[in-house]
Amino acid sequence: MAETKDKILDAAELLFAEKGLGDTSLRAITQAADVNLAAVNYHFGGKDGLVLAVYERRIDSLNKRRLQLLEQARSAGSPGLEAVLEAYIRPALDVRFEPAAARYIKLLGRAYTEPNEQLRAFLPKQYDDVMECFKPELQRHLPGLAKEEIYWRMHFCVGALIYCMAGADMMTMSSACQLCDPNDTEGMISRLVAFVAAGMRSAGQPPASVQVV
Amino acid sequence: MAETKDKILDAAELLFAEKGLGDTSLRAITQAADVNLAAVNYHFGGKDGLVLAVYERRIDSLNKRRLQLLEQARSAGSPGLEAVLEAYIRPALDVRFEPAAARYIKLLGRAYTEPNEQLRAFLPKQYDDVMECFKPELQRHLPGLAKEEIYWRMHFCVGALIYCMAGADMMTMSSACQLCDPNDTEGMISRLVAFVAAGMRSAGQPPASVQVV
DNA sequence: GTCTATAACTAGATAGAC
DNA sequence: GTCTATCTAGTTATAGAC
Repeated sequence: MAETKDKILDAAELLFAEKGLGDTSLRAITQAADVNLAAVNYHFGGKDGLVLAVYERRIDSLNKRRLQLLEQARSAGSPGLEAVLEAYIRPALDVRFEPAAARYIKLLGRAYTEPNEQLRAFLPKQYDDVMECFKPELQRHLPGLAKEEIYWRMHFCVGALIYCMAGADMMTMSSACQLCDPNDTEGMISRLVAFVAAGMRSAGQPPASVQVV
Repeated sequence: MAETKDKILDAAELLFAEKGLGDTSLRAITQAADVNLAAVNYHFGGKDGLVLAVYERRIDSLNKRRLQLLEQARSAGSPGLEAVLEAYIRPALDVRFEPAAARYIKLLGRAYTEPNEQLRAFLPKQYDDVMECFKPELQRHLPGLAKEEIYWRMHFCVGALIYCMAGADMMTMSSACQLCDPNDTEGMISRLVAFVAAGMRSAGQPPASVQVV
C-alpha cells in the first residue's frame, strides 16, 4: 500500500531532522510511523535506501519551485538580481510552499553537512542542475565577473542560506541576538536576499589586511 | 596518563569529522587511538563527555585566535571593516594556525548543524562571547545600522563561513565548479571577506520582487 | 591508570507464516 | 503487502583483576 510508504517517509523525515541520520534507528521510525519494522526493508531495501528516498522527495520539490519562480520572474520581464536570488532562496525558507515545510527545512539544511555517502553522491548533481539554470541570469547582472568568481560567490550564498535552513541554532539560542526573530520568515528572506545581492555585486578581492602571525 | 587522553581526543576528532558524531563508535575511536575501550569512560565519563571535550579544545583555541587577530589589527591603528571580518574568518579557515587544522576544520564546521544536545548548549555561549568583542568594531563601521540588523548580517556571515569550513561538499563535488579550487585557502579567505564585507555594508531591504504563488 | 571480560542493550536485516 | 520472530553483529557501559 502506498500509504505505508508515505507514513515511513514522513516519520523518517521528522526524526532525521530532529536527531540526525546516524542517531535515528529504523525501530524509532517504524514505531513513529505505526508500521511494521520489516516494511522499511520491503519498501526501501534498507536504511540507506530510505535516506535517499526521504531527501529525493524534498529536493526535487525544492528545485522545481526554484525554477518555477525563476521562470515566473522572467516572464514578467527582465528580473533584477534580487529577484533572481530570491527565486533561489525563497523556496528554501518559505513555509507556504509546502504544508509540511516547517518540518523538513531543517532536514534539507542538514543535508549538506551530513557525511552520509549516499547524499554526497546525490546532492551535487541536483545542485549543478539548478545552478545551470540560474547561471545565465547571474552572468547577465554581473557581466564583469569571471565565471569562476560567480561560482565562488554562489557558494557563499548557499552557505548563508543553508545556515538559515538548518534552524540557525546560534540565531535561536544566542542571547546576544534576542533582538532577531528567527521565525520572521519574510524578514529573513528579504534580509538574506539583500545581503547576498550586495555580496554578489561586490568589487574584487581587497589585499589581505591582517598580518598573520 | 595524559597521553592516553590526548590520543583519544585526536582519534575522536578525526573520526567525528569524517563520519559524524552518531556514526562514530567508541570502539572505532579507541581502536584508532590504540587505547583500551574502557579508557573513554574512565577519562571522559562516556561518549557525551568525549564529544564535549573534543569540541571544547578546538573552539577555545579558535576563539582565542580571533580575539588575538582583532587585538593585533586594533593596535596597528583603526582597522577597516575587511580587517575586522578577516580577524573573525581567517582563524577558522587558515591551516597555518594549527598543525592539525586541516583535520579539524571540517569538525568545527559541522558543529553548528549537529543535533547533539551537549553542543547546542555549549556553542551559543562561545559564539556570544566572541561576538560581544567584535560588535563595537562592526558598529563603528556601520553607524547607520540597527543592532538587530548587525546580528542578522553576522549570522549570514557565519553561515557562509561554516559552509566553507564544513568542506563545502558542493564546492568539491559539483562538476560545474571545477573552476574553483577549494584548497586555495588564501583565495577562499579573501573572496569570503570581500563578499561578507559587501553584504554587511549593503543598504536596507529591497521590496519583495517575486510574486508568490 | 590500564586492562580483560562481559553485561545489558540496540542496531539493521531477513526467513517464513499469513 | 504485512506480520512475528529471530539472527547476527554491533553498541555503550561497567565490574573487577592487575
